[in-house]
Amino acid sequence: MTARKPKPAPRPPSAAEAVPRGRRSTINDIARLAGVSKKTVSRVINESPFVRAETREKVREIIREIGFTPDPQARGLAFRRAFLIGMIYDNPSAQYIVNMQQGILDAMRGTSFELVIRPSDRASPTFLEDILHFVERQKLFGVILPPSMSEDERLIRLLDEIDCPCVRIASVALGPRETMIVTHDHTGGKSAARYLADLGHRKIAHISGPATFRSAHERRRGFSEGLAESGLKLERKFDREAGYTFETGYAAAKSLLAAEERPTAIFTGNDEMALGAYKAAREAGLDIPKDLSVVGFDDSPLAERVWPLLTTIKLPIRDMGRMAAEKLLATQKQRKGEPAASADVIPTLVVRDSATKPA
Amino acid sequence: MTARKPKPAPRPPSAAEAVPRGRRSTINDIARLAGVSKKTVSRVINESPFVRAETREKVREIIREIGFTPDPQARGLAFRRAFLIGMIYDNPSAQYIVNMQQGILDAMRGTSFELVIRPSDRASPTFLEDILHFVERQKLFGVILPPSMSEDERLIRLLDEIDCPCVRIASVALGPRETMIVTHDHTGGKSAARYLADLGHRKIAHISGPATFRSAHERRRGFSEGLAESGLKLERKFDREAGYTFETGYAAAKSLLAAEERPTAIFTGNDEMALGAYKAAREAGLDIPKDLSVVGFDDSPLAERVWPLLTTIKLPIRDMGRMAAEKLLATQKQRKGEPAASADVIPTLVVRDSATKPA
DNA sequence: CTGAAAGCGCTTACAG
DNA sequence: CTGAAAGCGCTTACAG
Repeated sequence: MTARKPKPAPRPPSAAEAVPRGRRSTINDIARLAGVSKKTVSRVINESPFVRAETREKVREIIREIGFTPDPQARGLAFRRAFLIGMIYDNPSAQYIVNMQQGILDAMRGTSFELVIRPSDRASPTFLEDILHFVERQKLFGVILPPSMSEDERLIRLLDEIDCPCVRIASVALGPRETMIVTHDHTGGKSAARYLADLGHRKIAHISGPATFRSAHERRRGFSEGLAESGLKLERKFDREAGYTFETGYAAAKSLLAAEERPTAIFTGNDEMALGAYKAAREAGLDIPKDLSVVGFDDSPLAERVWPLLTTIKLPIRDMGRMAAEKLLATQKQRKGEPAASADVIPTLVVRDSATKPA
Repeated sequence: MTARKPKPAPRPPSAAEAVPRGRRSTINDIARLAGVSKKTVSRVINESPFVRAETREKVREIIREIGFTPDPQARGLAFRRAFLIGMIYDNPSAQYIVNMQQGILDAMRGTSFELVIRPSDRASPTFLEDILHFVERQKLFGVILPPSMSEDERLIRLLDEIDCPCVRIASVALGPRETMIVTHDHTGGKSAARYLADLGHRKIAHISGPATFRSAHERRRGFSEGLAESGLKLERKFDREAGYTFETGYAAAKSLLAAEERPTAIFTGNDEMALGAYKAAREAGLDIPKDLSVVGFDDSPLAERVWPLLTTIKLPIRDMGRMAAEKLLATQKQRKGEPAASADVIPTLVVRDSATKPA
């Protein structure tokens, strides 16, 4: 038996050294070091008010010194709820998704929560079943639903039944304020109408998103109202429904530009479709903005990559993600009468080069 | 006391009914129903060979009937490892990120793993520390690293030290085959060179990505080699380094086009920079492709949105994500001599409208 | 305000 | 091939 190497000369002992190396420290280590029970440590971690201030401070001190963080898995098992937040989405725009993920993560920074993502297809026959399994198996703390997931009432009902908190992001208030981020797309549509009307356009067309998206309806409604304010009307022949995609936007614009009476301006329900309109205009030999003004919606990065730079309506997507996550996290510690976090966001016009006075 | 409602007429009893409703069934329910110990159920779940075939079948039958899935949290706690896979990234392209996430999720479908995402900044002073906390606290099963995370040797070393499996996606083999998806960007660069040389171009420029990205180097190297095959050379005056962004691509192209001797074609290290070249060409009054041919790299969705449609080199990003996740999952059950999954991906030329014969 | 016991739903040694 | 005991790292009742 070789004798153990003698320990190096003793340095002043610190709590950090009292924990075996190579093993993550646990609540038991903290309890031992602080001379309290693990239950008390647990109380400190969970911010229970039933701990003497002095005790709490001592425990906190040790926790800080050791750099202890409770194991989310063990905590979750005992809580019967995981420290995971799900994002369930079907939005086709990659930039939208990534920005929103960023925003959600902004809000989660410093917490012990993590983000689990779940692209899903509402049209799948096993859609609800899949979500059910996902949420139940992972015991998600809650979920965030951007459009059009946020508009699926079957989904909302399901989540409600299994008691899974959710925050919905949608163009109008579809539920109670504590569970909604409202983006007021209607206002954005109105801005677009005002802008084009003020430039002097009279023959103004609209290419809207699919009827299955609430936002498509809201943008169109706001646009109509905005025109009305200027004594204009969204005429039937200038009113097209498309699918929020480049191809459908192109097709709709093409048919608009091929008609006897051509619009001098088009407002599209999103930027993708605006680029479709670019293509149709080019093919028709029309110059943007000289012969045709175009205004989009979203302010996707595309808007600054194309020529001419696209004038569009911007939604602060990252902020929306952050706000949604904040709301979700707030549901756990809804302190006495603390007012619910802000729930509203307003789209704003970003003027670039794709719209001007009519010829 | 009101009497309980009499039970409806008894139906043939099934295992499903033997489990209390409103509570998720556990391994104990299965054990009881199958008349075995929970340990045996656990063996079946974990595909241990030490279970009699008959016993295994019986247990499986019950599991199927009940629709039981083990609690990943409890399993993780006992395993000392979570059923979570992390994706750590800093790639600025949203489409790249979303596609790769999709691919990873493709591979995870049907498993009990979930994907946790982590955008990170390699330049942050707390970068390594943050990752360390993230991986250790969540006890991640493993991580997937796209470029340029995959190229960070400090990160690789750290993950190795804490025993966290990782799969790296990179343009060249930076580590053992079981831990790599190799994208051979070099080959893509070569294709671009061949294509432009075959069209008859002789004055061909390159705008590369930043030196901090291995892919930038590889694409440039392949391009150089491809030119050499046609007896051409990447001349110094036609060789520019930029930053993989629209703005830096624009600036580089502008300087190329302002020079005394102008190139007739430009190969850019990615699509973003190609669009920068579009802008520079437009400003210089040059028509693409008549006066200037442009070839990009990535085949981002932008490539089909702009005009003219961008000829570019495509990487199957979603497949790469899927392959990486498959590799990571394979590390757990690397059966006897089972050959490691394929690790290679080849970029391919997608011909559209932005390149043609020189004038 | 504080703690000892039991439990969350699994798996890892250890026996047999 | 199978099982009873102990444990993963926390929290929830329940006492005091």
